[in-house]
Amino acid sequence: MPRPKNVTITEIAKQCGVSAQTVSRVVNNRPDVSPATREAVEKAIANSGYQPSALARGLVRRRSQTLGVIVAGLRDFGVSQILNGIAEQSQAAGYGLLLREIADANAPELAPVVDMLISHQVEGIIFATPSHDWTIHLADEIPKQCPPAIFLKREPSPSRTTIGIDNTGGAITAVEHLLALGRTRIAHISGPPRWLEARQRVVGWQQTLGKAGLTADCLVEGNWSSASGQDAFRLLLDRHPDIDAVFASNDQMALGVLREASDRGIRIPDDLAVIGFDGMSEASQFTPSLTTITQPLAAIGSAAVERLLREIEG
Amino acid sequence: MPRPKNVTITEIAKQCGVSAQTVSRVVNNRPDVSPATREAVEKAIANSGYQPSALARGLVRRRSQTLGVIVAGLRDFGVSQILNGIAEQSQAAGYGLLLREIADANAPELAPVVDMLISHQVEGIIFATPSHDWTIHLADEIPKQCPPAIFLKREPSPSRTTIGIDNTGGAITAVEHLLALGRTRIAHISGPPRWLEARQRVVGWQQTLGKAGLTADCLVEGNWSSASGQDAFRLLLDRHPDIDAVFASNDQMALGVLREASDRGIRIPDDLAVIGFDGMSEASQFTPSLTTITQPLAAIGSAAVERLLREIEG
DNA sequence: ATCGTTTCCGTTAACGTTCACGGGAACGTT
DNA sequence: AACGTTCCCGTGAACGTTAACGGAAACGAT
Repeated sequence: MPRPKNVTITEIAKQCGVSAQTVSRVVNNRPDVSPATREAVEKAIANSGYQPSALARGLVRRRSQTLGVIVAGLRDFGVSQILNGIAEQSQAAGYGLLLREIADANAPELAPVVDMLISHQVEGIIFATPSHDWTIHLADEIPKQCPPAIFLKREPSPSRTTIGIDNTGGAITAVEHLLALGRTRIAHISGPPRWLEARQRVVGWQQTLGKAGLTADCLVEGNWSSASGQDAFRLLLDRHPDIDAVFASNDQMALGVLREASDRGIRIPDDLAVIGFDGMSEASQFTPSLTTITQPLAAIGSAAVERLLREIEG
Repeated sequence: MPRPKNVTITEIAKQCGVSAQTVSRVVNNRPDVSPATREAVEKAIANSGYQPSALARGLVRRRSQTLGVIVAGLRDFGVSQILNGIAEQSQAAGYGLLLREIADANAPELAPVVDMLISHQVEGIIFATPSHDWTIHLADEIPKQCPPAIFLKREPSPSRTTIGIDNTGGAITAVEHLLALGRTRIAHISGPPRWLEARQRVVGWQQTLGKAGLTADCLVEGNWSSASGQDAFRLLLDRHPDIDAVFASNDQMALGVLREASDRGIRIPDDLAVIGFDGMSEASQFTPSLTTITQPLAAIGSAAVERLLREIEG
């Protein structure tokens, strides 16, 4: 069946014997309408299923009531958590969400994506992308006519607003926890160093060990995956057989550690304490259960929206 | 700094000494432009950062090049996977994505959400919502002027297009796998029965056991969470201490089973075989590793987009 | 020279809203 | 009776783009 031509404000107006302007006033809840006509118009609207066109409205008002979101790696646990917060908050504020996903590794993609969002007149853009080096670099190559933007999980930059989780602080908490358990040979499995998150967590680990008078020399890199965590842990055991604790830069790698430990008969937490990072909801159900540094990811998403809206509206 | 008034097609036109129509022709790659003017216009566009307004274009063309997506429970592993597929496919087809999230339990929310999407002139809607009873019911209460829609993970309905994963088939595969291992007392931990997915998986489990000449009487309900899986497994052990296999309706509940089994010293897979459902990527890293029925969730998302576009364009 | 054809481009009108006006009626005030 | 207010409503223009049409120039063919 062919799409029924949409009901317009003019048709409602004709139907009620008033002008389009009056209907507009009713729709937007403006005062200058008599109760009688208001009711009549409302009734006509209700039983015709009329919906004002956001396109036309946005055109004349020069406001689309829409935010753009660029995400990388939706399959990732953290990103969808953040997106969740973004969605909830923006809806609460009456804003729509225009979503674009980019494969997370190559920079040239970004420009056309931003252009697309601009052409849709989004009033702000949230970059929920990881802090690759290229992202940081690219932030300043963004098209001229760009609306206010917020970068999540990014290195603070003079010209751009950023919001992020406290990676260093989280790492400090993690290591302090292990120290409190009496551990002294605390290894770290980090993420790829081109990720800001990974670097910051390494710093937290180093600092805390240093403050405790310990040397931070048991460091291996992973790539965030469980398998890489397992590999890293093997390497770690080869090099430093005497470690008594592992701080992994995310939960999946910690899971790999648990796995390898179990395969080798290393008892947790008796022989080895393990702590992860992110707060995967399943962590407590692992065998043995995994301690993790929980991050308020959804809260970060909604905070980003709030801040962006302040920038837009204020 | 105040938002710089957007460059419009008319300004580009004036700048080049041509009409707006000609610029429009260049932008849309239409033939009727001489190479000389085309180049001039392109240059003017490039260094002014002009972006055609999708709003205005959508208004006059009556096509927004935008799809609406309604998701429930973004934090859920499966949903974000599907959204991933949707995003990729729609971008490939040159369509934007307008995202709305709804809390997954109460129906009245849905109508205004759909209205909002309609007012943004989306050309189609994808419902990536779980198959609650209310969803099924509500599908037919959708506003009159609704564009083509596709329901993911839903019970087939005469009037609505649906795409879903093969729950029954997956369950059959799972149980057959357990049978092939020589197990005969195969229990099932299901999801809440108001979910279609849960019911269909129960059916697959029952059918396959029936066909094998076994009775399907070891059934306990969970609520998808790991903790509920653990509880369910405890109950199961109380009632049927002799079970030798468990088929859990999702991976998280299976994880709960693994956990409880480990706590009780039940060896897996020697004493008990466990199989999950969904294909959580971490499943293989669990201790012990978890067999699971993997679903091509991203593929389902992109299939939904393809089908929706066929409906829209053809 | 006349007549198509082709190539290129401009004009006008729409798309569905809202904004900035202005204006008439009804009412009270001096 | 004249005047200011308030309440309600309509008119015209604009937002930025494209569809439909028409027309001028240039070219070759008769």
